[in-house]
Amino acid sequence: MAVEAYDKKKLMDDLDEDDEPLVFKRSSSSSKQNQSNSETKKSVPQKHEQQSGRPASDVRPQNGQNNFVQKSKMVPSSKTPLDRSPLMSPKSSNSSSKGLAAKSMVDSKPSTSMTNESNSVKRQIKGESVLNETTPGPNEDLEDSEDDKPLSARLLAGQPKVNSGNANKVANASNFGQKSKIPKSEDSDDEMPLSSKFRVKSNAGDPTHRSSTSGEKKPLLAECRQNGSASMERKPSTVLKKRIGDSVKPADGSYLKKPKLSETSTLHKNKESSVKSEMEEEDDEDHVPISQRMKKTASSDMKSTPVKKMTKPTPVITKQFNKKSKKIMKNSKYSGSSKVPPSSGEGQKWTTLVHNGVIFPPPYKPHGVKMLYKGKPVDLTPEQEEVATMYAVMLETEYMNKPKFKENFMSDWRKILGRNHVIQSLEHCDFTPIFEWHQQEKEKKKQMTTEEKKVQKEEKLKQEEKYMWAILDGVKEKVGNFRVEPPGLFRGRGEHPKMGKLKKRIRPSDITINIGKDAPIPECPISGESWKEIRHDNTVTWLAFWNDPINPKEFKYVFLAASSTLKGQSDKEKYEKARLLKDYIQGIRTAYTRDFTSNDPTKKQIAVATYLIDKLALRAGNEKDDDEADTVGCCTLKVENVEPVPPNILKFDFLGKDSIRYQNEVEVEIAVFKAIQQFRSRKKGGDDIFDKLDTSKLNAHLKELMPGLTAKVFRTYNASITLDDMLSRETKGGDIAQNVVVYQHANKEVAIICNHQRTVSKSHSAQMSRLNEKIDELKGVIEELRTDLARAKKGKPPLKSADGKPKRNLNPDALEKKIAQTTVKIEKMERDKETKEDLKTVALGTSKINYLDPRITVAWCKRHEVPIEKIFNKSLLAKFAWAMDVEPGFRF
DNA sequence: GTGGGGACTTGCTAGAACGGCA
DNA sequence: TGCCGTTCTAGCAAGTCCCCAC
Repeated sequence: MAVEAYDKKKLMDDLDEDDEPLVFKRSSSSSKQNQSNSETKKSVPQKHEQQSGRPASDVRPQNGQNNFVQKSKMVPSSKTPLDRSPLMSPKSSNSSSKGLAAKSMVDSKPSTSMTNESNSVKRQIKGESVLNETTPGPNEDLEDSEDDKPLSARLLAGQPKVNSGNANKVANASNFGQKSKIPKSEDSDDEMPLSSKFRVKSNAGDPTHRSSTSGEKKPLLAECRQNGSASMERKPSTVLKKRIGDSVKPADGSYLKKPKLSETSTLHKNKESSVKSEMEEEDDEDHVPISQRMKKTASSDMKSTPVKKMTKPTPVITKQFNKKSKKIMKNSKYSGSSKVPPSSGEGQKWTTLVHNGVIFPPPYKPHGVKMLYKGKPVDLTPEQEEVATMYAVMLETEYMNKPKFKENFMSDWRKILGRNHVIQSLEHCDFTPIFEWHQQEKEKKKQMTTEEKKVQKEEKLKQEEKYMWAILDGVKEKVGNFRVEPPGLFRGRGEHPKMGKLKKRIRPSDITINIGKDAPIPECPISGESWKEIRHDNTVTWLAFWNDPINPKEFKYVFLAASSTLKGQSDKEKYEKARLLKDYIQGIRTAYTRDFTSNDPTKKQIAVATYLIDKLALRAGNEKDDDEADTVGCCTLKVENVEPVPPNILKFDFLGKDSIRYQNEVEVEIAVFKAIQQFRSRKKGGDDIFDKLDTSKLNAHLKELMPGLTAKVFRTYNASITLDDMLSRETKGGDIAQNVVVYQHANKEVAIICNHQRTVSKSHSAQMSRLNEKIDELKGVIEELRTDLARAKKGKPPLKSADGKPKRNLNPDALEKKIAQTTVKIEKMERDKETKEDLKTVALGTSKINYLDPRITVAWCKRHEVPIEKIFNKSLLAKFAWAMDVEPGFRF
């Protein structure tokens, strides 16, 4: 590929100047500056609480009881709808309650009562209501029972409990507090877009509002700029002109689709002008993110070549990156491209796009192993054998217990076998010979020498290399899934009606390629065949697509990798939108609280649904077809999914995305409780609770409250702000290991909020037993050492070891040292054990990848000198390259 | 206004890759 | 060095939401 000329490697090698460890260090003047910057912000911690809606006092102490409480006490409280989500009062987990590291965190915290008290006072001063909180005491005996609990219940358990009688009062009081910001009469508001009403002038009107920097009332963009993370939005027009492709408009000037506007970009446009002059004045390189500098340097090269070449940038924060991070940055698009948004205009995502298409799985190689039918070997054609093998390899999976899977498989296989084939019933089929053959193949592969494996890997890489990369607007970008899906049996989740169906082999004639107009059309890798269609649509980001063989009306796309500029840009926009919600959230909460009692049934349903989405982080819940798994989200909740238990508890039980069960009991406001009762009345179990509502109506309403707001933004917002709050509150200046525990704890709370579950690994109990054995063994060692120590102090030799062998005669100092070392070892193992147990059903990765603004993590790492690779793995570092130059003072 | 096509993002997991330990 | 446990990541299923035609 021509792009190989692109000198990314050299650039990054140049950056690899120091081998310093891994830490974002605060040092010298710049760090001092950063520190003071963040301190400025920290000096008004309550501002952030107020702003984010999550007062510190709402967070349970770390002596973690949430897992011990049977019922969730989510308290939407009176106060909550207005400025905080009850979910955001994450209580600690059993790990934190028991883990040694976590304990250290706990120990260093101020007493709960003190914290609550002081914050309560603050809130009262601010005219806010105060929650009645009860803190359940620890009950370790109940711990095990938690394992079977849904995540949400775990988190919510032990949430601040509001006296339901007070709830309404407080709600009203809170509403009162908000009245000045929220229009009193609906009629009077009508001419005014809701969004403009709800944009909480928190920055302006609330003196306690946390500003993200010392500049208290700065618009969002200004904040972004200041924290160094708005490079993408900066001077867009100027920067975009620098991109080679931008001057090249499609020859016909027409696009295939009506261009899509980037909402976030639009949102920022107005603000941008207000800070523009400020931005223009800023010329100091010190404030320019490193990638921006790279871009600057690169721009001249770009003029002469379609592939961007980089020269050595001025290292800034990068100095603190360790080699590992640098290596990743090397591979990231940002190291080699500008941070300019890839779309230069309305809906246009790129100007030039070059790639090599997709790679197909190799053709099927028949193995000739015969399966049995009624105990006798059967002859199968290669095509029939291929499908039989797909089934055979799944013999030891759970799918074998699913009649639907078998039925669908047999139905599709029969079409290939033909009507008169000897095989007529799956019941009499014995696939064991093929299964065993497959196991042997796996074993053979395992037994290959390292050298053989290496050769194989290299060969594969050689074959795939050209498909791995695309050149988008002159920048070499990694392609995500350039391999066409191999044929197989559809593994639908939950009780998917199509599980077991045959996913047929995809051929070039199924595939539509999207590529730049002037780029060479990728050669079809299968001779004699050709692509279905070639398009030149620069308003979309896919490189290729084909129809899903299981659901032909749906598509499978080939996109750029998560680390690409395009994905990074859209990721950043997503988080910026969520940050924007911060400014509107109070108004939105006030509005939906008011509408709980609306006479307009649609309005009332929208209010309650929004409340649930905000408070419980529920998904929107689109309508589903009959040929999809029967799962629900907020708008599609059925009567049978929500049981009201007086006086004000709602019991949720439904299958959400991926058929993950959501079970939760929450206390809600009386008005919500009554509304749900009303929505359920005169309906059957399978009827929709929100019968006047669907996701499009809900999102249309949300857009009136804030530009670009949709249901899913609440999840991002609540996840990120929880992380930000917890990190800022719970980091007590411990060592790296302790800080990592703090992060994990915050990450876990977010995962629980979002109900990110995972199945317990098969080896979990074995692992736990092994750990217990090792701990017991070490405890025995300590006992022996203590005996030896006592004897040594009396000048006696040590006793013989358990197996009768004589031991070395050590002096008391050496024995004491050994005891201390063993104790540390035991502590570490205890900690590992507790973390493992605690996280066995919680998936931390999903929220990290999709919901937590990486800038929060990066900034926190910089503030506390935690190596970023302790938190982000290689691929996350690449995916979040755009966030790496954030200022340490950044707050969500 | 509604439905459905289309384009993405989000999510879990199997298996590959890695790394610690004997 | 090889085993075994752990972590990472590719793969692909399953969501959300936009937009356009009717």
